[in-house]
Amino acid sequence: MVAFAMHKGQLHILLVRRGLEPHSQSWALPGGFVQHEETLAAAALRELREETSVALSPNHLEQLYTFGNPGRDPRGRIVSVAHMAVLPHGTPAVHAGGSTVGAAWFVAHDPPPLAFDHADILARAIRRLQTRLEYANLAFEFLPEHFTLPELQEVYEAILNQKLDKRNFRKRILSQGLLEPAGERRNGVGRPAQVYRRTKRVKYPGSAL
Amino acid sequence: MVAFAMHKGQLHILLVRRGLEPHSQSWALPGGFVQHEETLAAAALRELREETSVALSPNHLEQLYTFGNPGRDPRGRIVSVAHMAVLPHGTPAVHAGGSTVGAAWFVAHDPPPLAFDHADILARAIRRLQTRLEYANLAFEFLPEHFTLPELQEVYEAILNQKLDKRNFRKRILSQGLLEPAGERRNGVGRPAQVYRRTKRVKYPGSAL
DNA sequence: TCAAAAGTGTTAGCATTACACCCATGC
DNA sequence: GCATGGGTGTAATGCTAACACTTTTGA
Repeated sequence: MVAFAMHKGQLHILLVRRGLEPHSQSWALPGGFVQHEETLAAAALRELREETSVALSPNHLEQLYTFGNPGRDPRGRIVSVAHMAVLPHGTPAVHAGGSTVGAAWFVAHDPPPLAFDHADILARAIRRLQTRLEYANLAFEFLPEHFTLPELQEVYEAILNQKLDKRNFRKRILSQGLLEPAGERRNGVGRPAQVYRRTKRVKYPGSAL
Repeated sequence: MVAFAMHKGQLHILLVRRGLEPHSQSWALPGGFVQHEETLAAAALRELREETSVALSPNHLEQLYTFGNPGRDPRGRIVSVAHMAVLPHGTPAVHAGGSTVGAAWFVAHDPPPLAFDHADILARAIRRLQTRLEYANLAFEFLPEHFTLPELQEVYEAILNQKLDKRNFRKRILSQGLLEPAGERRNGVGRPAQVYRRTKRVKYPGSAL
């Protein structure tokens, strides 16, 4: 499971530190084996919760890709059905569970060395997130119910890893007609920002939720 | 495996008739179990060849999606990593092999009732093919080395299941600069068509070939 | 009054769409 | 000479990208 969240303007992912061989003490994506009467998505979510103790429900969950090359795991032929999830805003405290000895948030674009082929999985998840952003409005899933346009733009910039033009961004977002004003907010110094919320929440059809 | 090919201006898929329970005598997508030292894509390709006797190598092969809901197969928990392939032009004769009792081509947009959840798999494959067409130039993979623009347009129309404007289509394709003239062709009555071939074959990065 | 953050319009270039007639051949 | 299929251009519209200054607040 590649679990994404936004924190301080940066895209983060949730990793666990392995306690067992192979790759003991390495960082890895949380995951494990499917049980007999659960869906693949439910298994990914259960393993995420067991190994990292995150209590949050993701705002988005979708299957990413299946990695099954022989030799990707020294224990034998292991086929991993990778999923990706978008967690609500913020990076809450996490702690190890199950067979792991650590759990922590990392900046997605600058991860530590990862066990197995998990770096490939992460790279594919980031690419998918970037393309989904365009036509599935995934950015909203990273924010709380009320947010400002600069906050939304920050999400886009963190995921795409590039700066966007403020005026064009606002024009594009507001022309979609999915937002309605919901007050103002003062963030210390500077002019107060208009607060928005989504008018209707249209679920992306590929979502597993 | 969802194996696509183009024949007489229609998008076709290759199906097998099951000889064993469950769903004996039903039409189904070709497929089977992965062997220990082969990749997932190689397994899909091997099963396609064993069950349908197609000798052709696909021009494109990619992983589609993994179907693993409990209950999708009455024999137990079966997880299927669906793939899709584009075969070269035409629908060569096929015949049953392995445990199947039939193999045949069907029009993709009008399939017979399918075993298991294979109708879902087919629907997803067609959707994927339609979106890939746009940014991966997959249409060329359905045609022989030399082809005419009306033939290429026919591929687009069969996959998208809609008519396209001839002038706009030609403008769009030729402006990509991927084609070079390669003679003319007379097809019986009517003005001869300009024949083209690709200048460079740029593989789509998601391809498993 | 200064620094910080939010907000606001216009223009040029490019891509997309709609649309109707002439051309070359076989019979 | 006529039926068949191949080939061609233009105008309107919408979308994208580039670009700089004003407004509102706290300190």
